[in-house]
Parts: sequence; C-alpha cells; structure tokens
Amino acid sequence: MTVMQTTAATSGPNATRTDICSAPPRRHPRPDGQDRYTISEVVAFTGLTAHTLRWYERIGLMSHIDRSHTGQRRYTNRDLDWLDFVGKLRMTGMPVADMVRYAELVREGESTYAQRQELLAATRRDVLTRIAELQDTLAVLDRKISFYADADRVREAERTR
Amino acid sequence: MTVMQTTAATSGPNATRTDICSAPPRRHPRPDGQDRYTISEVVAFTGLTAHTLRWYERIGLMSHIDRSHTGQRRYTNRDLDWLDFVGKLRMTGMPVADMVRYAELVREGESTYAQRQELLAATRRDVLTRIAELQDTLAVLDRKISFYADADRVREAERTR
DNA sequence: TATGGGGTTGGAGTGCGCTCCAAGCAAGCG
DNA sequence: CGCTTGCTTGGAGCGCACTCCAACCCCATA
Repeated sequence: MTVMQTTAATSGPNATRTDICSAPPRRHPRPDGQDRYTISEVVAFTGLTAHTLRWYERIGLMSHIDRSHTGQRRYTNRDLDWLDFVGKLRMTGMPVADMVRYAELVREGESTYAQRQELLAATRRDVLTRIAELQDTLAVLDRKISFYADADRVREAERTR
Repeated sequence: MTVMQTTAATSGPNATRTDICSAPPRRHPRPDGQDRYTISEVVAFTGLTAHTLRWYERIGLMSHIDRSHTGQRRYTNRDLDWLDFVGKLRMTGMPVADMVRYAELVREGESTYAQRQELLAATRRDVLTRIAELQDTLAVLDRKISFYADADRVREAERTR
C-alpha cells in the first residue's frame, strides 16, 4: 500500500500583506497585469459553472469582482487563487457557510489573523480525522475485495478440477 | 506529519458462505442467538436515527428486518455488521443509490461476486484519490497556518521591541 | 440592420439524504 | 381504566449546494 507524505511548508518573510496569504506555487493562465478573465474563462479554468461563480459572489464567498465598462465580471489571478483555496476547503467537507465566515474574516483584515488560524487549525484536525477514517475504510474494502478474489480462485480451481 | 498504513487483509478459507462476506473483527453487543435488538438499541449502537434506519429499509439498502410478534423490528448482529459497512461506504461519499445497487447484488447471491468485486474496486480507487486530495489540502492548510503563526511571531517581536 | 453569442439579474427549482409529522397500536404500570 | 412509553406507517418537509429560468443588455460580424 502506498503512503503519502505531507510536506510541512514554510512561508518566508516575503509573504506580502495580501488577503490571500502565502502565495501558492500555482501558475496562472496569464501574468499579473493581463489578468482580466471573463466568467467563461474562469469556468474553463476551474471546472465550476458560471451559475456557481455568480452564486459564490452573491452569498459573500467571493468579495466583489471587478467589472468591465459594460458591467461584465472580470476575474483576476487573485480571484483564481481564492477559488483554488475554496476548492480545497470544499473537499474537506466544510459547509459553505463556514467558508463565507472565513471570507468575512479575510475582508475584516489583519486583526482576524488569530481567528483565521484557529479556523484553519480546526479544519486541519477534521482533515486528519477524515484521512484516518478513509484509511480504515480502505482496509475494509481490501478485505472484501480479496474475499471475492479468493472466491474467484476457488471457482477457477473447481472448474479445472 | 504522521502517516497511516493500510493493512492488506487476507480472508482465509474459513470465510463462510454468507451475504456479509469476511467477518470483521467487530464485537457485537450480544452474542449470536440473543441478537434481537430493538430499533432504539440500534440507534444507540450506530448513532443513526430511527428515521434513517427505517428509511434505509424502505429504499432497499437493508433487506427485510425480522419482526417481533407485534410487528416491531428486531435487528440481528448481521444487520449491525451491514450497517457498519454501509457507514464505511457512506464515508467514501458513495451515493446511497449505489449502495442500494450493491445491496441488490448481495441479495442476488453468489452469481454477482464479480460485479461486487468490481464495484468495490472502483470505490477503492475513489478512496485513494480522495485521500490524495486530502493530503494535498492538508499541505495548503499547513502553509496558511504557518503563515498566520509567523505573523503572530512578528507581532510579538514588535510588541516587545 | 439583423443575427448570434456572450454576458447580466432576481428568483424559482432540483436532487440528495435525511428528518419530521400525524395518527395509530401494543405493552406495562398505578 | 387511564396514562406513558415505544414502536408502527405513508407521506410531507427541510437544508444544503447548487442549477436553471426568463427577460434583458451589449457588441461583433455578415
């Protein structure tokens, strides 16, 4: 059975004073400066639907998105990073309401660092629990699968007996 | 970061010809023979609600449950084992409809061994993917958490400067 | 100028997995 | 006997996370 390792990351002193802390090693479709993506581009990049993107904005999961002169949304690289992170949180099973709460903390600024840290730490604990549960499930599946494999072997033996 | 190991299990030739293959190392509340649990006992054991237990039966996720002479449900150890397994499948994110499909295969008997094996193998692949995704998420969380920890440190330093 | 292809909105609808309700029945107890 | 407790049923309702609809706007190309 393969086993993955979690890399503990360091965020150096170059961490900028931005909403989205600690720049991820992600490559953006276009460099900063030319990052004014239409909603359909973001759909293509993220796999989310346009409905979902607009809905995220309505419920406050994304802060106000830039608009073109005709009122169309123009997403930035930073928005993509945030969507990336939201995707991670979604995978942990965190309810959308909690993500909105985190987004609000981000909008409130640096004074909420401690609360954000605690929220993420709690999430981290949940994730560890989830992983352990899944490992457990994996063991059960392996047991059952090998039961069926054995049954197959036995039948084969009987057939060629 | 700790890492769990998945134990590959063997199911010996003592595997009985039962619906619920390969007996788990689970301890039952009462030994076989005295296992006629009321619905509220099962609620206590499993953490599910009575509503959910009845619903599981209605949709075919559990085969018909024994009844007392007055028509009340009496669950067996085997039923508990099945609920245990269902709980594992639920944790993988498998839709209830798929679990019902598996339950149907079990009811159809030995002829469906191959299909069951394939279904479980697919589930197993999903679980591995999920675990990998969660490990990934963990790395992101760790990065952000340590960003906030660093920010804390810096502030502390500034305060006592 | 018409047509098509993108985008906008508020609000309604959907699918899943429960969750609850109302009405009723059987057993045990004071 | 009345009362409580625990169970029964079919069907309705709920919360979540989308998902879609209708009506509209803007702009580029034929």
